[in-house]
Amino acid sequence: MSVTIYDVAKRAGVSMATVSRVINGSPNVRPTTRKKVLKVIEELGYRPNAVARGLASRRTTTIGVILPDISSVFFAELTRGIEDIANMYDYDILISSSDANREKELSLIGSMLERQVEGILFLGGHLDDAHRRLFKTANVPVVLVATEDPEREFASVRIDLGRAAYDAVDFLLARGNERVAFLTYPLYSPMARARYAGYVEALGERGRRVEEHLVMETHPYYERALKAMATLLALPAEKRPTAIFAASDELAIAAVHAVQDAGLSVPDDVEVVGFDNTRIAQMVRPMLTSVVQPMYDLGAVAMRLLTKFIRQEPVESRDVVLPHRIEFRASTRPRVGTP
Amino acid sequence: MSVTIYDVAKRAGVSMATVSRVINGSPNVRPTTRKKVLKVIEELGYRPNAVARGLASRRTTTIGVILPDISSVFFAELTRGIEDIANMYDYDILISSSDANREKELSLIGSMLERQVEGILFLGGHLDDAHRRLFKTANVPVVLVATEDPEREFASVRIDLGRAAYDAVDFLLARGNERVAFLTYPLYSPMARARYAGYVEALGERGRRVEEHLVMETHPYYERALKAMATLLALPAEKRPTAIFAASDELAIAAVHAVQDAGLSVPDDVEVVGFDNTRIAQMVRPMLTSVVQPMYDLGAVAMRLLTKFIRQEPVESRDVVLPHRIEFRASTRPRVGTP
DNA sequence: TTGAAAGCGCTAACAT
DNA sequence: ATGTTAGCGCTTTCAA
Repeated sequence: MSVTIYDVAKRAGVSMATVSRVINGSPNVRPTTRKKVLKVIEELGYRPNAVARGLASRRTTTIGVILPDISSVFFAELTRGIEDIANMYDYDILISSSDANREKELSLIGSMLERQVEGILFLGGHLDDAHRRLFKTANVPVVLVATEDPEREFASVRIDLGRAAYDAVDFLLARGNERVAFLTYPLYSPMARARYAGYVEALGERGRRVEEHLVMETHPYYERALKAMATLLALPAEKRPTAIFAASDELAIAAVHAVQDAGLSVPDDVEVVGFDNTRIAQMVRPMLTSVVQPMYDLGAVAMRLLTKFIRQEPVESRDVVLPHRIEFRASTRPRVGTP
Repeated sequence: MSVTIYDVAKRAGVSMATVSRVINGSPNVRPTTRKKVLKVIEELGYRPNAVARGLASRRTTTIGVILPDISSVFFAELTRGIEDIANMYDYDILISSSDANREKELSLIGSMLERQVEGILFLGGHLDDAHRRLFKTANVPVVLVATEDPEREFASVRIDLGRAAYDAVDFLLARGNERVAFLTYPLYSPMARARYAGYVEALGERGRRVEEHLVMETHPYYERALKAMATLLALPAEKRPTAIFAASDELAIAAVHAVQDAGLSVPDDVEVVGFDNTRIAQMVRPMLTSVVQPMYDLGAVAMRLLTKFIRQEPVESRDVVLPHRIEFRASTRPRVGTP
């Protein structure tokens, strides 16, 4: 079998407790003793068993991350923020994709709790009562990240999606756009609905009504969106949108290309605004104006908040709303008074 | 404290061993007993402690994944392949980004071994003797994924990068391109060097020499690549490349845009071939011809291979080379004899 | 089919 | 500064 703390103790002529102290950097060890123990550890190639330590100490230094899909640029970037902070605080992260599937989410939460994670980060989903119940019986802290929870029951880090969408649409309306379309992935997603709410509000604020045919609900991927847009652009000029607010950058890029394919110009004939400001926003021509969602920061701040809960440090706010803004690029016409 | 197997046993009037059997689905339990135990488990909201189980059984059902950067599309997609298969076999995954930093890699490997992972997947790095030593003393299986290990000492799943690059460059040469440039991220990366080797070989095979100025070593990101390309395209027409082979899709997109910015046409003046065939390859105009690296499959196959090692199942090959191919799109001119 | 008991490798009082 | 000794919550022989 492999080398244990006991083997080290015996060989070094000290007790297990002393070896444990050395491993854990306790100051209560005479330097000569420490040196001796360290030497034996080296010789034997001893490696502490974190599982045994976790059982004895009830601290696993592990946190669980549940997200819809690790292969999505948005969540991958967010995860990187989580990771970097987790690293700073010496936590490892257990990651699982849920495909935004409720049953899978619930089973993942259960599995993470069995693994004695010290905290859970739940990303981008939709909470129902089962989630809430599980989280409440968890007796480890939970932080929602980029997740819409109308109840505001759990600690959460997010941007104000509705407000962000409002700002984008209002910007488009303010500059005289007659018909602003909303290109979105399915509205059963709470994240899509939050954006939609902002869209509706912005229109209402200016005395406009939502025109059914301008709300294009499609799939989250480029190909499908491209086709959906083609239909929309085939309309006669007086019904065709003059601007498009897309729920993601990928959708926005599809919009740009669809407009171009229709022989029209972005931004002269149709303006386009994306969402998230992912790397790809700069990789299209014209480059995309996009609502910035600070993905890395969302992850980093959430993880930091979680460490505070774990260490029982005081927390200013349990509902952290990060600022959003619009990054203006060439898919919208230059703003007045802005070079 | 939380409820343990002992509490369940007492309440159900059976021994801990019986409860353990029920939890683990052992067939040697009378149905009535099982039912009784299950009922108590339900009542008490008992949740098995996976850490204790791991210590007692020496099986953690956890595997460690070390990769350069989870926020990279390439590795995120690959990770999804790993996850799905891990899931099928009931493993959870511990993920850590190394930033391709040697020290970080080594410390991560150590940390994963301390955590008693049952196997390690090492992605996209470069192995030196320290890695090898660690892996050899690990006594858990290790599989390299999309990693260049000239020694071929460890089990590995990859594509033949050199050959893939060769194929791409040869394709460009075969259709009469006078000057094929290689646009790459830094050549200290083994993955870049492997592609470079293929580039050199393809040129050599056709009696061409590598022209220094056509090898553009830049950073892996769009912005930097765009600038690098601008320099290259500012050359007089007779020195300017007629085709560009890029080490990634992101670089290829930068190449496309740089060509267009220079007032030239892709593919009429300059053909462009990308690498990896990520989602974004289809999100540029013209759409990118790209060397397909089956990211998801690399991950899935590697994870499957790892389970075989863990379960000591027979393995056909320890060095799995997945097929590559070129996806032809509009950034290269139509091929002769192809509609 | 069930139970008793000995660990798994470590930490954490408590003593000394 | 160091040692002794119980556990941590489970699995796993071995017996019955």
